[in-house]
Amino acid sequence: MTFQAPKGTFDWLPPRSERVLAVREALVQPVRQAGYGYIETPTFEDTELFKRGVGESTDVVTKEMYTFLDKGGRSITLRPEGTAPVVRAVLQHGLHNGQLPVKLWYSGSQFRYERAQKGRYRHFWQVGAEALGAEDPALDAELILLAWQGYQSLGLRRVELLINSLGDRECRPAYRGTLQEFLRGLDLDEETRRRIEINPLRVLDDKRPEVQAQLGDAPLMVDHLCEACKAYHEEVRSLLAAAGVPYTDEPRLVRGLDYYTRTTFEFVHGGLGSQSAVGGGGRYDGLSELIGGPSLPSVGWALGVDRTLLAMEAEGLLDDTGEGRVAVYGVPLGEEARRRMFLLMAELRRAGVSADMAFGGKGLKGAMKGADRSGARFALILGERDLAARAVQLKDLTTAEQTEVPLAQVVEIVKGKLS
RNA sequence: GUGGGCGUAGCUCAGUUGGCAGAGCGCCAGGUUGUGGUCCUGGAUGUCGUGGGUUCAAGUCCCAUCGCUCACCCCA
Repeated sequence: MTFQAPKGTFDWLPPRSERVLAVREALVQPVRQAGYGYIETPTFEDTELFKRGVGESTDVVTKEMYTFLDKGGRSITLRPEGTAPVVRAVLQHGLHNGQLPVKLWYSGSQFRYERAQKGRYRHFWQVGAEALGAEDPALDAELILLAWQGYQSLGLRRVELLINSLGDRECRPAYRGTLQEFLRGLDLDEETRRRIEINPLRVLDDKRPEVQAQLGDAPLMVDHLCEACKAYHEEVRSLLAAAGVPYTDEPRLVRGLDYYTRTTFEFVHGGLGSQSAVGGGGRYDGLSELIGGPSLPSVGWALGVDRTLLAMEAEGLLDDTGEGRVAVYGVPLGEEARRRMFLLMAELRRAGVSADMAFGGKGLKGAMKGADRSGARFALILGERDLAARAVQLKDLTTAEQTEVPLAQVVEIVKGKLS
């Protein structure tokens, strides 16, 4: 082997790659049905967008970004997440000057420079949805419900929804101080102590047992929410309950991006190895202002496409890759037959019948083998004898029954048999 | 960035106290000169990750290095 995919990346190959398309399609379908419009933004952005948007204190920005200088000396970063670019595009094009909320969805690659492990790669795929410019608990609940429906439609049964509220600029600062005071009294390593000063909430999310053991009495945001945040959170929870979406309150859920306020949530699954989140999101009322825009209270999520596939695999939903690639397979014998078969394939496809044929001058036996492996229902065998008779042999590969049909009618006949 | 495990055929892997490079699956061909799957027979494919060392002799032992993988951390 001369080259391989860069560290931390991988290729999607058939037949699994087809499932990736299906997963994206399924996750997106509910969102489209709810009036979200498709947006595509560049794969790379001005580095500053992520520094300001995602937050200087986050791991994503401090150590996980693919950043480089382009030939014009600009600092460019491959997007590590999709929300900041969407907000940037909305502001740039003034989409928020129309009716609110602006509802958008996207699907694409994200990049983070991390040590790869199961479910975590340097290049990964997300489907995302964002609703910008409205502060309404029903919008938070709608998004959560749409994601939930996406997972359900894929047959996933072991996806769990965790929710929390991170408060807002009214109540979070005071809580933050209280939490810092508590954390400073604990026995923690140096890096974690540093984190107490920069982003104390994330210490709560530390999964190391020696850290968790000390957090039993830690003050929680839920107990320090202001009246407005409390009411908002209650309403989101009540709407979810009314819609029949099961959820678990997780007061330690913090998430790693700085822009989240109030509602945060994560969809977790136990089948991904040590990674558990298959999707997550929350409200980000301050993000627009962080990157120079007006107040634009918004909520959104991103669902990991490759992680969703792992979850499906863990639930045994990927097993039968059964269906054939094509419905009909052409077996030409000789030069003249190959030319005619080439045209016949085109006719079949034009008529809406998927078709493939044997290439490379294979003998009959080899070509029939190809027919078998293609998963085709029918083989069309065409040799000199058939050409002379202006006919083709139509073989049903499931019953081995073979009939001769006129070349002029084969497309119609095959179409009829397949319907 | 830190730690564990693993690198042998296209794939999954065996290879004993150091002694001729192996199996299964897949692929190709034939059994059947115009018929697939099942079956039978035969065939091809290896810088044993790479470099160095020890030894009469290294896939096997030692050192280094690269890669993969799992986990920590973090997140989708």
